[in-house]
Amino acid sequence: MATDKIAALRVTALFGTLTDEELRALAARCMERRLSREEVLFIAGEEARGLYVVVSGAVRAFRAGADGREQVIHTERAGAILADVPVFDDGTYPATAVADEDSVLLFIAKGDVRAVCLEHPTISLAALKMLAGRLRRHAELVEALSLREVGQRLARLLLTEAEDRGKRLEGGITFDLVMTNGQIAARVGSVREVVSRALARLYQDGLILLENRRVTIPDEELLAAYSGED
Amino acid sequence: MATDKIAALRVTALFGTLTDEELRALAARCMERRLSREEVLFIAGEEARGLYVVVSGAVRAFRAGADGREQVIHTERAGAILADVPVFDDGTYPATAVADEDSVLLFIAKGDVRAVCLEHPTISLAALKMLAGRLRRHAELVEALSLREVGQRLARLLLTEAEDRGKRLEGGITFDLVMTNGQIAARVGSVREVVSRALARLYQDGLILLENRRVTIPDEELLAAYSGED
DNA sequence: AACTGGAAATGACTTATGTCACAGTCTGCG
DNA sequence: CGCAGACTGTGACATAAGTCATTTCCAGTT
Repeated sequence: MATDKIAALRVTALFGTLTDEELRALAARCMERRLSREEVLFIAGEEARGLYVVVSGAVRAFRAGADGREQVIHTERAGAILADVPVFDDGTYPATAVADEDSVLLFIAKGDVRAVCLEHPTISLAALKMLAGRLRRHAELVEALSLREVGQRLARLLLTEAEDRGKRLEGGITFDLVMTNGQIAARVGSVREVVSRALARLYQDGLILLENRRVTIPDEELLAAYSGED
Repeated sequence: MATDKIAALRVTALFGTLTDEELRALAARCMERRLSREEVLFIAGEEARGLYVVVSGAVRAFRAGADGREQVIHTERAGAILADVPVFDDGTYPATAVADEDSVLLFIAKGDVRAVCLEHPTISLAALKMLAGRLRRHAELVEALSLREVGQRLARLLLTEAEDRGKRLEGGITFDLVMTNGQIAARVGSVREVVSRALARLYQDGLILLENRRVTIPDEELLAAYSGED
């Protein structure tokens, strides 16, 4: 099981460059945490004592509004880090984290992370790269929420889903929509019904094919153009 | 003038902890750049070769939509850093940067920044803290854009303006609204007219006093509550 | 095959936000 | 002093987005 932890840390972009001894040392200081679907890991505003490495599963970080509506800020899966922000700026968790699926995580205390960063400039750079990447994605999100309409945001989401999950066949790229309309809405910044309609609209306009929850994008270019390119 | 550069770097949260010699060495490798109001520093999508330190003035980073509407992502003033993201993740500029006022900046090449980070773990941590802080603010922005209405976002903006610029007197906190409604709209994610109305609404509801462009917040608590607290 | 719970779809409506056009205001400058 | 230019304020209107209520669909279970 200690080996599990080491393996989990090794696949991380953040700690991947550590030597075996160093990984072992770090692994020894990690705590494992298992979450079942929809279990809460932490809540926005709570005092943070460290960060989490996602070993398996998926966790979403979101903010909730007064009416209970959620806006997902990012979702992390195996190999990614969660709650890096409060570790480096000493604040509270900036978002609430909940498991999207049954998940396994490793907790690493703030102090341990900092120590590793101080001893390994390379790790610091990796951390900087990680945060910079997130910042870049956040900028996209801000732009989308402010400047694009729901249909366009949805189109972009479908395109990224096609990227990871999609299979390329003669008729275009196809994939199963694993998320419910409600989940899509939480990412795209809207509500269930509007997503349902936007999806229907894309279908009517021939930008996507849709049967059951299987989506096919006949012309990627076209959908991208509709989404506002980038 | 070399001393100017050194002084400018010293007040920075990022490089503030360097020794005088190190500052001198870094200053020697900086290029000064002067911008007049509304002059463009760089455009989103351009290849980035380094970052900028704001010596004086103010620069806004924003994204523009198809219709030309702008969404300001952040604004940086003296002592702050601009374009840190592409330096650490090797991409293009994530936003367009334009001077809000006549400004003076220092350019530092990507390689030089990285070198300093590698040699000074402390600087890396400072950089991490900086990015983490920005990330935190972005999360707020995302939440606001997605879950709050314009009036609330405006209220929050007024509260933060009151923080920096405001004077506390018997009748509450007062400050001059230096931004035009258009500028406010670009930050708040809306348009001129809607801001004008939202402002009028806050006035009518007695949440703020307004004469010319002087704003008074009689009851901070009340306005904060209206804005959705936090 | 009927039943059930969780989605999805959809019509009817309300509302916030954005668009357009135009009039009023302020300020600096010739 | 008065005009030009840049803002602000506003009415009238268009429309995207959100809310509510109801129906339909579907997968899994008994």
